Amino acid sequence: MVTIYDIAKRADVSAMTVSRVINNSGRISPKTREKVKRIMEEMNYVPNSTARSLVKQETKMLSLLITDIMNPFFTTLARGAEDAALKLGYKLLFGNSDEKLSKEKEYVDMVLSTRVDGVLFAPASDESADHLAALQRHRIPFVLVDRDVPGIEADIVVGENREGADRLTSHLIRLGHRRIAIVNGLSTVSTARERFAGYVDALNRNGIPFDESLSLECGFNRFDDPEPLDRMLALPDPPTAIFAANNVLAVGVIGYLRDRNIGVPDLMSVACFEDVGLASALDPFLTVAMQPAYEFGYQGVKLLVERIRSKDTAERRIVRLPTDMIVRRSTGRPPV
Amino acid sequence: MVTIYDIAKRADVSAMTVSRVINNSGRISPKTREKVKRIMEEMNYVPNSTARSLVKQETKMLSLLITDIMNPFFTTLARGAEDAALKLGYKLLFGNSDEKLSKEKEYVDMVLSTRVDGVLFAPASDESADHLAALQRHRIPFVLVDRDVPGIEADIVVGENREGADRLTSHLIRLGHRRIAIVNGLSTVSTARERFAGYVDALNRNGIPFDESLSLECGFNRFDDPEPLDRMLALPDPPTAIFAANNVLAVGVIGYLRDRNIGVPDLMSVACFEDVGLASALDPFLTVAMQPAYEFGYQGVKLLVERIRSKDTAERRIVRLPTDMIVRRSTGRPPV
DNA sequence: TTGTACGCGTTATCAC
DNA sequence: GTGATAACGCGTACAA
Repeated sequence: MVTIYDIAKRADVSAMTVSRVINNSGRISPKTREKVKRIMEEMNYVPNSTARSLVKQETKMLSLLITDIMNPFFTTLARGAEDAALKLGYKLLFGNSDEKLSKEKEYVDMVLSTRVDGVLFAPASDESADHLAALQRHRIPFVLVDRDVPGIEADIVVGENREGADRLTSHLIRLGHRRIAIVNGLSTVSTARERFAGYVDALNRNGIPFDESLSLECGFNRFDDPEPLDRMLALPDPPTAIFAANNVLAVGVIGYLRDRNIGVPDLMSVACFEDVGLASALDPFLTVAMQPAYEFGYQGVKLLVERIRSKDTAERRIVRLPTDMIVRRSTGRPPV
Repeated sequence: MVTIYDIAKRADVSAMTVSRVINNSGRISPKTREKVKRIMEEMNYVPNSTARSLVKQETKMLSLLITDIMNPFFTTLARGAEDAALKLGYKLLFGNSDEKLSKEKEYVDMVLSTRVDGVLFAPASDESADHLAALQRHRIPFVLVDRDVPGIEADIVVGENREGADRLTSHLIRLGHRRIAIVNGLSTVSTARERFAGYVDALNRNGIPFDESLSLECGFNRFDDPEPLDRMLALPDPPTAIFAANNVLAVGVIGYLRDRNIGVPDLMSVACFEDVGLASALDPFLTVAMQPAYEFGYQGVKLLVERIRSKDTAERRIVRLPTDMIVRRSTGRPPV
């Protein structure tokens, strides 16, 4: 591998001079600068950022941890994060926890030893607190995205979960629904709790009592257990609408309904949080509370880099991104 | 930061002994091993992989470059790549070229200076050859995925592009279509060329002459110019079916048709390469030639790591992954 | 079983 | 303007 010394020898200068040319630091005569540059070209020299990281105590690498790489919300977020990172001079190390604490822990260990300069972190659940505490112990700056974690003081980019859920539920109520089910993520995840709260807000405001038997929880990354929904639909007074707490659950629910020949929206209205990527362009079907996923990533990295630069001095910052309700064909009046 | 020396001092041994404990190398008395381990725990020691990389001349990092991070095909591929990398003890550095050579070049430069151990590379086009040559000059092993590049000898994971396109087109012909258009990617991309060849194969075998006026090219990552399609549909003998060379183009085309009230499949059949992610679960609509995207990534990383381990000794390997045609509702008999 | 000396490629510091 | 030297944190080779 060609090193800074190889260049120095050929250019008949010291390694230090070469370093100064590379980094545009210090004063150098135009003549030697040109000469060194030419030789670097000739020898295809590329600085070794590993060595540089070692001495500078910074890697210029950021890490992004998401919980579901198959979910368009998170991939779009990743895209925003990458754009911001590149623009600010960082590389992005990429991780996917699948909502599993064990995978998340492995990833945190890796991140620690890689000495990334910061982490954009979408926690699997409240129990991620241990992992975040580990980052804090090691003074690795991080910013939370999408999900909050009780007990962890950190910069964060979040959506209007409560408001969005409220709006979606209110929309269903306006259409005439009174029996509205919620298919939620696990209550150990902040977004699930907030969306639940918004759902209840809307019910309360409209004088509809919350009915425990219309509430159901499962992992945000897969709708895998149809049995609770079976029970719900077998109720004497079954729901006429379902609020799914994210896109993946909505798609799961609609697949479930299709299998049972329950037409949407004729027999059942469905609304959800987050759009479904390409799908919505194919057939704009789902009524959704859309979040600016790209901005989640972009703003998150921006916050993170500012945090890195300001060290611990700056105070905690919370960026709250708006949610847009988009009404489409999956919601309609209840069957008569 | 706590270093190997801090541990050594506290444990009253040399740094070397600590290193041996960390790496399970050499013989160490159980007593000192335990003692060192305990102290590492106490002090929250995490080895600095930057320093380790510098001396071992390997980073245990792989890099994945894809062309469209919003495309479910590539994100699923990324997921497979990440799983394989983790399993084999590597981290994954993540990059997205947006099909742009300029972004690809920046990314290659970054990869070079980061000294990753290898790159899983989905090239933007044939012109990526320069970038790949740069990797070769610097002896960075790489494996191509999805797309081939003429003139570059490298391990590669590809799909059955020609066969898949042939099958899709044949399916349309069997349904009775004779005027079948192709909305293709740019012919500077190998997959576009191969899918075109498969399309023509099917036409020829069935005695249908290839008609230049039914052929159209645009970037694989966005269907952005409706004008050529306008012209095509204004033809005296317009197409009754469209073969879109990937999922993004298919979605674009269907959106276009919807805007003009051209019903699919009643007035126009549409078939395409690659599935559309969540969308297809929502409403299994598109007839597609589905590729095992996850396997693309998984096998790609596996090949890459084998290549890294065998250095230059092993011969070139080509992994060809099967394509499944899935017939759904977007294709039907031509209008009478 | 454990330790010493050195090198990995770069930059910071200080001297000239 | 430019250079010599030390240091970043760790592993290898060799010695004890």
